[in-house]
Amino acid sequence: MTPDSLMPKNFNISSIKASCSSCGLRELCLPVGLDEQEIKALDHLLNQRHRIRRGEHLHRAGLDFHSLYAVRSGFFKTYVLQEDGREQVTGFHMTGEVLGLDAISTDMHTCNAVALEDSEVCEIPFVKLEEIGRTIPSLMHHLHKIMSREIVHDRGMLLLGGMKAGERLATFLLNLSYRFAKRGYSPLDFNLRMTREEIGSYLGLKLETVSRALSRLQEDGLIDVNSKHIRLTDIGRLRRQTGNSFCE
Amino acid sequence: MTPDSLMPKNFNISSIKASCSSCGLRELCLPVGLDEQEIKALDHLLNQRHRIRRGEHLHRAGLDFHSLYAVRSGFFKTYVLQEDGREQVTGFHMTGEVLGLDAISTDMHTCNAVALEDSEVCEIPFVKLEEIGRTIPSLMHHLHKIMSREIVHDRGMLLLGGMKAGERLATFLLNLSYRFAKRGYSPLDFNLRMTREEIGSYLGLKLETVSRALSRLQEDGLIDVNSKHIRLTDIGRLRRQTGNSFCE
DNA sequence: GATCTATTTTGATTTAAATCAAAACAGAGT
DNA sequence: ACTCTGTTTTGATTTAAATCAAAATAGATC
Repeated sequence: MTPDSLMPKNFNISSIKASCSSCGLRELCLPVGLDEQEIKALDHLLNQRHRIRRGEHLHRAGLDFHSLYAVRSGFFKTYVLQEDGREQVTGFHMTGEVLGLDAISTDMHTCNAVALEDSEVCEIPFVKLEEIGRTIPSLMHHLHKIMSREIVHDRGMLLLGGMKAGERLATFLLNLSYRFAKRGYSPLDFNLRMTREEIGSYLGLKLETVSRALSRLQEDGLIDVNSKHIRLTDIGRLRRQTGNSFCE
Repeated sequence: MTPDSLMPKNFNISSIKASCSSCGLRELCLPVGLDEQEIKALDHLLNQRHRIRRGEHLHRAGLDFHSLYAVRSGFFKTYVLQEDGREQVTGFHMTGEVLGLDAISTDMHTCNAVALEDSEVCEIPFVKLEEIGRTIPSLMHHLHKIMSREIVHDRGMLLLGGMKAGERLATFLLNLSYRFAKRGYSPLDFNLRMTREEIGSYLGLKLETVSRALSRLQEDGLIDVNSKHIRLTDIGRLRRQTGNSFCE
């Protein structure tokens, strides 16, 4: 794994196209040259859409696995409940990303997914996906890339282990920034959908530490914090702040 | 994700078969009912074996990706080098496990893999695997399970974020124990192939902290440490020690 | 707009782990 | 068996983050 597992070291903001703008199909099929019939098969595969209101769950740990979900719009959090009742956040997921990949291994969802804002997803029955993938190799290959990317990202989280709170936060913000940019949103100016506590859980910090680290980054002039609204005012120094940058 | 992402909460040692005993083919194909011809195609796919001596690299970050590697015997460490030259360990891999899944996303290896003891791997050209997978759906599905399992495992590492040093070590040892058991080795008595520093890197701790945590677990009668040799003398309390158990 | 609740910030203190340092030990090679 | 080197253990000290506590702020609801 290169150190850019969480973010390419020097992604060029302006060069990032809003490639997989809003649709699960796009995310799954963009790089593919398809004929009429294949497009039809895919349309059939991807025609189940669902609205998930803020606070509602998309799936819960322990439930049978049938479908992947491509986020068409909105924002999700995945988490597990530990024995002691504490909630451990395992990821944040935005437009164009795919949820449910972890469930393939056991045919059971291993985490809970809840919408942090009103969202729309595209349900992709996995059995059908594998079927169609047999006749459209590039689709199958693309699924493999998506799964692999997930592995790279999750593994990149290990790098946080060696970082201090401020570095973790910087890394987290840069990763969000990168992902917003990929989707055509501003990479320098965005709203956090999650609480400090959720960020802390994800990064292995307490919420007070998250708050302090953000305040510190602001003091140092790297970012501008207004509760949930974040502006990256010096992205260069923010990168250097991470020590070892890395993103998606 | 359930809390057992790193280890099933109550795996029954005696009931674990040495299922995928030693071969990449087994790991990739066990649950599959195959006919003559399919077996042949697979044999062809899996006939490239390599010996990797202790200290030698299987692949390095940045190199072009062509093949997955199934570990037939031995023990590997994967790691990335950070800008400051520090080494971040990203995983340990033993017989029956598959290396290189992270490289699919970019067609480039994202980490280095080095043998921690003399090892043997089975090279699996990925293009061929996808080809053959098209005609053997269960093989393709099994690949998906393997990748998904990797995601679950990597994500389970996030749970370490909320743990103290002793809990992390206990979790780590139980995960190793579980994986040894699956392969038919003793789950209560094994040798660590890696140094304290490598364990620390993986768990987000310094080597001194690892050493102290092990000593502490020994004092408390949960394990028996003799440099690299570990005996789990009270696996029940070791599990409770993790607070929230979880494994593979 | 006023009230209530959840979230966030900040401060004081404690605690766990990192750091610094040195001794003990193990394994490889001679 | 002896030496050399890398690894591990243990101790003393410092530092970063957790914890405890309270005030400030933001959002939601009436």
